[in-house]
Amino acid sequence: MSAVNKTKERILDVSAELFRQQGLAGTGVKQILNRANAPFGSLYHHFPGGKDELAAETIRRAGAQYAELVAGKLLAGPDLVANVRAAFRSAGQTLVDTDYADACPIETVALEVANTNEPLRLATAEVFESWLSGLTALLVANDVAKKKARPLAHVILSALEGAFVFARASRSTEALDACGAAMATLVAAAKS
Amino acid sequence: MSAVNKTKERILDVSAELFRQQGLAGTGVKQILNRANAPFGSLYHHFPGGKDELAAETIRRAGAQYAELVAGKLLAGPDLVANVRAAFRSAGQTLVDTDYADACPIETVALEVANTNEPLRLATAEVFESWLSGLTALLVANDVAKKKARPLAHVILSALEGAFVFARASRSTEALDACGAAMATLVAAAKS
DNA sequence: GTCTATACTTTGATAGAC
DNA sequence: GTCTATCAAAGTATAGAC
Repeated sequence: MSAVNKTKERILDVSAELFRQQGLAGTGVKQILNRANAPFGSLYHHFPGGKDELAAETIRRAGAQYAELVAGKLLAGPDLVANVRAAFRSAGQTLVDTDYADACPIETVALEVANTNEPLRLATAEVFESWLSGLTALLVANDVAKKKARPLAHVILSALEGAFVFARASRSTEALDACGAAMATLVAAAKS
Repeated sequence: MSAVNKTKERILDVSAELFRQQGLAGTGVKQILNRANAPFGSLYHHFPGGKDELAAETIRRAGAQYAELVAGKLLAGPDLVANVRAAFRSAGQTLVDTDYADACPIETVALEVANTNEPLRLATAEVFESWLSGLTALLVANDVAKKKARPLAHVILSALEGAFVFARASRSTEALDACGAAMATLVAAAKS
């Protein structure tokens, strides 16, 4: 039971890593199990639904982990405006450190499945919605008017996701730097 | 020769459509040729380099076409601020009309190849850079200070690409609406 | 229950008939 | 030159040995 769960977690961790870098269609289950040092049959033992079930669980798990990671940066200091800027800078630093591989863990998959796999599309939508409501609440707690908070959360997260695309394609943090500064400005304006 | 080019263009058009909806790894060459009503061998006649060469040409072609499309919206009226808002609204309308399929033609592929296929990564980077320099020039021509123009172009395009991710995943234009309003505000502020 | 071997399908690519 | 038949490899999934 304990060994079982460790194997399952290892499979999920490797899945998240490969999906983020290569996408869903570009990653084979054999490749996942190989790198996780798990025998091939164990996939269907832990995930009777096969690749789709593994993908759904990976999306939800990676989404929750990333929410914690980003929320940690946004709560790091007392000044939310500075924290927003720092979160974008930290995301850029992570990209540089990982050869521009570790951006959003579900972005590639989300685009792949949006019109091809409805259950997985729903999984990505749920993750994004959880991020949105979390950031909206944080903005409200920092004196942003309730009516303005959710649109602003949408803009901040969209800028982050979009900057990831430019950053990974151009191997540069220029987009993340520009967005970090602009989002800090928008948050500051929304607080007054 | 004329028939040859028509076949080639049909293949490229179908490729662009399928890559945008399913990504690169999720689209088979047989599926492309099938839908383009082209015999299988013709792929390797027109694209000796196989799928990769087809993908590179598709990226550059679709990127140029999309630049024209968006530039058309941004130049539609005399007021750039209004045009920016209209461009985001138009993108949302296109998504609704196409069942949330037609967003950015190269975004999914760009994320897929960023760490897996260096020639294709470069192709996406070149397209993005062309969009950036085009929008930067447009901002400068509309009284945005030269130093501020390129970062602002980065923010606008990042917001658009990021909003596409949220829109397609959640099947809602909420992110595009929020980003359109915010970007219009940023452009207005940069002009003063 | 863990794992190996295999079945079946689809992939990208090529050879050669016409 | 156009197109068909086929290849080797990789894809997911399953059956069954232990």
